[in-house]
Amino acid sequence: MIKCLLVEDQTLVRLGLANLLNLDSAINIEAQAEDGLQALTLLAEHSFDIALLDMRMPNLDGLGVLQKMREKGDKTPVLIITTFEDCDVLVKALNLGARGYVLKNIELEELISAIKQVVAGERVLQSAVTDFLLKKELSPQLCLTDKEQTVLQCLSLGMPNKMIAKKLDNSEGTIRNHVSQILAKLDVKDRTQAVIKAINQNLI
Amino acid sequence: MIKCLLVEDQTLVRLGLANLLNLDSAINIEAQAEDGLQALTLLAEHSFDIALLDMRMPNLDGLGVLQKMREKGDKTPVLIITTFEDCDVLVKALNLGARGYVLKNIELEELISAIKQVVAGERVLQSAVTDFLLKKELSPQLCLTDKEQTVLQCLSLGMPNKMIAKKLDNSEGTIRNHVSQILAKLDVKDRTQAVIKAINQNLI
DNA sequence: CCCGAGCTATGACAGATGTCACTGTTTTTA
DNA sequence: TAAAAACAGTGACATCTGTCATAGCTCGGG
Repeated sequence: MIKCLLVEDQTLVRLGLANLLNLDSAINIEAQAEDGLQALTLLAEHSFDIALLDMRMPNLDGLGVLQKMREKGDKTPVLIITTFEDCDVLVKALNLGARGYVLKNIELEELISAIKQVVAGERVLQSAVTDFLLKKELSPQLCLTDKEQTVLQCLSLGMPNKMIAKKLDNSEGTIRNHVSQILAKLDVKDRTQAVIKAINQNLI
Repeated sequence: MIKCLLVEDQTLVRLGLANLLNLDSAINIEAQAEDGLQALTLLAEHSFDIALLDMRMPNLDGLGVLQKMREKGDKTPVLIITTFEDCDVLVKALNLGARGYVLKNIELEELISAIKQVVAGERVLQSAVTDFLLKKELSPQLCLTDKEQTVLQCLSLGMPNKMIAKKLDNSEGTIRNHVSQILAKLDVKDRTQAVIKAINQNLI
């Protein structure tokens, strides 16, 4: 019997998923959390064979939970279950030791088999995900640097160059250069398009 | 026994929700659709006491389904179940005759009671939703005109003024005026912020 | 019939934005 | 260690953006 922790903020989805998974005789959802903090508490108090983690949550998101788990030396295998085809988040999650990453539109049987594979020590990545990794591998120069990430985040909050410069304690010219670089890497023509792309691809 | 049609694109969520709702002795999910087109087909072939509609879907979204239903004179009561606190979409859905609008983070018991209320002919709006309606009512001058809507859509595609002007067959100056007007109504300082707001509040 | 609202347009203006070229410093890495 | 990135900065430049004042047109409601 596989002991699972299910972490998902939307009550309906969480309860529904728990029900579905419990129908499988090999799987048992032993605990549920509706945000990252609850998840950490449960992980500290009990031991699970696997943790099913949603990415977007209030208080502490999936990445945050992974981070804290690693800091504490918690080795519970983690399977990320998320809505969006992501990019950076995927890479970050894998770097933080996530053992699998699947999208919510996965079929039930696939999810169950993914859970069993992760518990068996395998890595599970959907093809949509590996495709992305390949693309990324083939064009590493398109990756944003840390600073560019930061600036992009500011852009996504609608900040003008001047304000970004003040916030990051740089000259406006420097910010302009960073923005220019971001536009080139994202292959767009202006900040608005950059923000749209960032939001769509969840680069932020 | 309440005959339900459940429309939701994410397999996991759909199956999970169907399971949960079927646990209630008064509710029976008789059919499921994973996009708007399937939903329309099922609605045409069978009769249901209520349709539970997700908003964001491939092919044809919730609003599209509502629209088509109204065109066909289909009077099946509709309860919208969506992830995001919305704005325009909410108003549009209600205008298209949706009988209820609830967020996905609702508790299961509340959802079940909402379903029963809608079937009983009542209207169901969560307080978050009614709050918004009130706010909207108090500031009607903030509504975008049709043209402004169109321009905002173009903005959300990342188009510069010149391109919008060409596409809508206007002078660039006219577009600038419209944009200016949009910024004032949305209470933001530039097009980027406008797009961010539009995406977040789903004004597009 | 007239008023207001929506749409169109123009010109002028200030400021924001993005590009380029060039110069450094620091940190990473091969 | 030496080369390569990342980071910070400047100045100049063309263009885009947003604001304002002003004005003409059309259409529907009072």
